[in-house]
Amino acid sequence: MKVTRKQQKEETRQKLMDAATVLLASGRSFDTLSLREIAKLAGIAPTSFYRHFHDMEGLGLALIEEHGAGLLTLMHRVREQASEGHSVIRASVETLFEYIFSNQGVSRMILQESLARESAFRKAAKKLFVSMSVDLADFLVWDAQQRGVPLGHPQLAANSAVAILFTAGIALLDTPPQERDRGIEAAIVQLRMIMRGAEAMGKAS
Amino acid sequence: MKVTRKQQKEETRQKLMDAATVLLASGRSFDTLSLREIAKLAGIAPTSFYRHFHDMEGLGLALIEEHGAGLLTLMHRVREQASEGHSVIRASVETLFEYIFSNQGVSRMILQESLARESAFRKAAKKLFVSMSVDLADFLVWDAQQRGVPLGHPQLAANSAVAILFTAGIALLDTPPQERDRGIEAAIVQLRMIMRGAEAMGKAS
DNA sequence: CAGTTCAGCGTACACTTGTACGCACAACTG
DNA sequence: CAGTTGTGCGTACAAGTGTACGCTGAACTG
Repeated sequence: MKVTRKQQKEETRQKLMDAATVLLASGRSFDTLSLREIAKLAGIAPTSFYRHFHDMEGLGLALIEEHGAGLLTLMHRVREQASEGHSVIRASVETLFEYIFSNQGVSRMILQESLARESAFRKAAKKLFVSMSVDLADFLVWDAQQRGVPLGHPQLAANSAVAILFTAGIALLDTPPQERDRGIEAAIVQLRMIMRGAEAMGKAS
Repeated sequence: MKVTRKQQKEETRQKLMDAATVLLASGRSFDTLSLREIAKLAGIAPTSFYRHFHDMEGLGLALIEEHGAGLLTLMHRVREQASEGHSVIRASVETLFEYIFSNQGVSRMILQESLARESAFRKAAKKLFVSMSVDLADFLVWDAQQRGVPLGHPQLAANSAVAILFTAGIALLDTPPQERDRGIEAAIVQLRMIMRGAEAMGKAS
């Protein structure tokens, strides 16, 4: 059982990302994290950081990419499973919120960073939200056709939905878990409201 | 024309807040700002900072309070003026966006901070958004009664509206001004959609 | 007017920060 | 097997951080 260099490197790279994740989850914002702090928590020397990322920005981008891809496919799968049966909205909300709850740090970071000023960072975060919105809009159109109900401004509806889902989800992070159900139900109602509105605007034109 | 101590103090306090505002407007996030940096930009010695604020957190809270109060009354006034005549939605969006555009730094900071982890900071920012939502919900109920159209879940509708307005507004900050109109129109449609949905939910149940 | 208050300053200190540089030694290559 | 590659380490440094302390001088008070 040889330990290759590639494996070893990938491992410590992961250690660095994990360290960052832990610190983020403890409530810190990304740009209060220091290279040294992360290196220390990961158990490597500060200067070794550079063997894996050119920058702290590099680390951040890696985090966003890692979670972004997962999130997109996760939501995609939920829609597939739920469309044959129960409420897609409920399933989507519950799944996304569960993801946010168990990935507090990174989720908060992505949302916060998407609101920051022009930077490679904000670009990546924003791109993720755009992808989610576009995916959702595609689904909404398809679903509406399926049911023969015309939708007005599906892309804008999707934008609203994504914005609400994330702000609501993050906001719920610091209400105690046993009280979160109320927030989930609220978000569901909010999404239903948007869908109703979109349908109404589809009829009227 | 005597220069009183109170005046003098208030003046340099304002200089500190202005300095922070400038740095925020230049795209920095609040917690990358340092006490020393702000003091330097304000033209005072670092240690003099403590004569005005106990903390950087103190400065941040002062900023939020200052702008929070203004924002609430601003939105209130817009509704009063617009309700006798043109579209309240359009007027609200245009006014709020204008405010955000000319107060980029602080607006971004407030929204970002409202998503942060438990702190005096997040509390203040969140309180502002709650106030705005409650005010808006009150208005929506009143307006709906006026028009004899029942509204479903007015508070949730207001929450959605506020969330969308701010995320959309901040997102527009780094699109060039001449292309912002498209974003404004989009936000208006999004709000109308929510209202239509709320009305639909008012009839149904 | 004499005495007090207090905003602002300069110095000083103990940290923390990013990162340049060169060495060691295990994993690779041919 | 020799030679190369490259991860990780320790040391070092300049720059920046928050803040304790004591002074000055102008605005206040009585």
